[in-house]
Amino acid sequence: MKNLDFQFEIILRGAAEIISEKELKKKLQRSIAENKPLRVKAGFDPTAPDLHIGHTVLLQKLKQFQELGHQVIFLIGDFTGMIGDPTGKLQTRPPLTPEQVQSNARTYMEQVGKILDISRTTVEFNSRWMSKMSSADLIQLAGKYTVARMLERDDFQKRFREKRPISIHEFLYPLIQGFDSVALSADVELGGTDQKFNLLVGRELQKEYGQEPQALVMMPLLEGTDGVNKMSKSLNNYIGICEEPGEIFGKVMSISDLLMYKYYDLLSNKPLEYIEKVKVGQTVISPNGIHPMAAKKALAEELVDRFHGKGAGKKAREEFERQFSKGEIPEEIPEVAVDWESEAGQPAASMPLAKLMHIAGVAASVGEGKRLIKQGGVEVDGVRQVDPEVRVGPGDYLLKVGKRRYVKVRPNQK
RNA sequence: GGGGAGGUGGCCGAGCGGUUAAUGGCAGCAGACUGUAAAUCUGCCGGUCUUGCACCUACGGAGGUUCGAACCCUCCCCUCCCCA
Repeated sequence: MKNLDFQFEIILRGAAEIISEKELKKKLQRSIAENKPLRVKAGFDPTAPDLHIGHTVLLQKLKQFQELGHQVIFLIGDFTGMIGDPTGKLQTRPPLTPEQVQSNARTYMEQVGKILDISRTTVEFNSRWMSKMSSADLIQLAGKYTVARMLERDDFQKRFREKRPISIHEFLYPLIQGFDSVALSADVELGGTDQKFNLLVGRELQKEYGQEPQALVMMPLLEGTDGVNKMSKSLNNYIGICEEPGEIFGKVMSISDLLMYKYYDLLSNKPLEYIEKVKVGQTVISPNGIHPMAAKKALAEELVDRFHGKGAGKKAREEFERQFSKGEIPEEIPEVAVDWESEAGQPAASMPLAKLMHIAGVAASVGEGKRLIKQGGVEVDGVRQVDPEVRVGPGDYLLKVGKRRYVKVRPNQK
C-alpha cells in the first residue's frame, strides 16, 4: 500500500471538504499499518439510472480510492428509492418493483463500469437490511435524533421558514442513509456537498451504535450546462455519459468559458501543469496559455475518450470541426422512413414541410415546424426555406433544423 | 376539533363574469454577431387543420348558475397559517 501522504494528496484533489482530515489520516495510517483496506461507501438513487458527468465527479473519486487499494462499496438506495425521493416536491413516485430495481441496477453497473473496476467493487442494496427492520427498530432509530437537529438541515429549515410542507417520512431519510453507514461499517463516505447533513447523521448514528464515525469526503456539485443549476436530468442541463460522442463533444463546446474552467477542475485528469496553462489562457493571450476554444476542445475530447474509449474523442473532434468550423454536413445522419399515405390509403402527392419535420422528429409539433421555417431555421437539401406552408412531394430529403440538427427522410417502401 | 388563506401554462407569478390561449419574469427554441463561448439585439414560445380571428385542449377535481366562467355557487381533493 502506498504511503500516507501520497494517498492523502490524491484524495484531497478536487474535494470540497473533508471531515475531518485528521480522522481520515488516522484511518489511512491504520489501514496501512494493518494492511487492511478502508471501507469506502457512496450511495446512489436507483430511480435515475442514466448517469451524467455530474455523477462521475464522485465516481472518479471512488475510483481513486479503489486504485489506492481500498474497498469501494457502491450502495444502491433501492429501499429509499422504493418509497420516493423526499427532495421531489409534489410528485409521489410510483414505487419501483424489485424487477425494475434489478434492471436499473444492471443499467447502473454497465455505466459505472466505464469508470470503476466492477470486479473489485462491492455492490449493496440498502433493502437488504432495511426491509428486515421492524417498526420497533425503526422507532428506536428515530429516537436517536431530534426534530430540532433535523431542522438544522438547510433545506428543511428553509421549507419550514417558508411554511412549505415537510412530511414526517422525509425526516426518516437522513436516518436511513445514516443507518446504511452503520450497517456497512463504513470507514469513509463520499458524497456531494449537498449531502453534508445526511453524511453527518451517519457519523452520529455510528457513534450511537458503538462504531467509529466515518470520515467524510465531499465533492463539489457540478453545475449543469446552463452554468447555474446543479446538473440534473430534469433540468435538461446534463451531459449523459451514454450519449453519442458527437453529442457529448457538442454539449461541452456549448458551455460558457467560465464553466469550462470549473469542469476542468472537477472532471479533467490532465496534469495540473496543463490545467494551469488552460487557466492562464483565460485572461491573457500568451505563449504559456491555451486559447479557450482549444482548451474546450481538449476537454471535450478527453471526456469523449473516457466514455467511448480512446480515439473516440479525436474522431468526435474531427467531425465537429468538419461540421462547424468548415460548415460541412456531418458524416452520419439519422434516417427516418416516412409514410406518405394519405387518409384514403393512397400515396399522398405532397405534405407540408412542417408536418414532415414533425414526423421526422425534428419538430415537437406541426406548429413548431412552421415556426422554425418562419424563423429561417430550416434547410432542405441545403436550401433555406422561408414559407411555412411549403409542401413537398415524396422523395429523399436532407433536413437541417437549427444549427446542428440533421435528419434524412425517405419514403417508406411498402 | 374550531377559524382563516390558498391551489393558474416547464417554473415563478398576474388576472377575479365577456377581444383571456390567459400580462410579466425565468427557462427553452430560432435568427444576427461569434469560438455551436459569454454578452447583446430580434422573433417565437398549447394543439390541429379546410389559416378562420376557426375548431379542440387548458387555469386542483366533479357538478351547477349564466347567452358567456380561470373568475360566481355546491361538493370533493391537496397545501399553508392561527387556536385547541
